[in-house]
Amino acid sequence: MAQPGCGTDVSKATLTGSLQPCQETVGGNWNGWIAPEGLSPNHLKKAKLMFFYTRYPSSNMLKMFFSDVKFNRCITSQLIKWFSNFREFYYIQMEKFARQAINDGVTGVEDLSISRDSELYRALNMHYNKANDFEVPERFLEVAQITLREFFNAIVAGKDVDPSWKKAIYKVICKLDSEVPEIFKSPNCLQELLHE
DNA sequence: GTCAGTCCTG
DNA sequence: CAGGACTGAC
Repeated sequence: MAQPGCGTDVSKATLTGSLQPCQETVGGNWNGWIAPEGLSPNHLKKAKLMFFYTRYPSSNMLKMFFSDVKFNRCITSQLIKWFSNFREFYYIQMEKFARQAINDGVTGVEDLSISRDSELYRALNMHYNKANDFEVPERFLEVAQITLREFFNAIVAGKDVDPSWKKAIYKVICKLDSEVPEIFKSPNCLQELLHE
């Protein structure tokens, strides 16, 4: 049909060699062993819990709260990446539930609230706090509800026709970050947080 | 050129 | 969640 095959050969030569294998020069390389020293599963767990407070942590903030890790470009980008992935999941859930509500006949945001027994809450909690051994801060519920309503209104208003309609929502949500409790700065915060 | 961020894949 | 491609600001 319409495949002239003559106007789409622009790409394929963008290997600018700007890729960095992230092989930080390991100074202390005794007897040939290179200590990986990456982020541990606990760091991931901690990051997820932090997400309940901050959706958009700055790299500086991350360095403060993960003082026990030696930051290099890889670690930094990996942590940034984690939060980016966290946000993706978060927003995908929000959109999903907002659309579901609309399909279910909900007409106003007044009928969209998020409590600890909401399906949406359970989905989020399952993702960031799977073991359910952390008490999710109330503020997170509020932010989640605001986000859900933001999506709901945007969709109802037909904003989603614009390819970048979510940007406006992100702009709103990024301002709702809370202060992360000082305890999170402790390398052993998990034990302390989950002990209570 | 780098780097933080996103998109979208797997 | 990690990879890879890509964008945008520095």
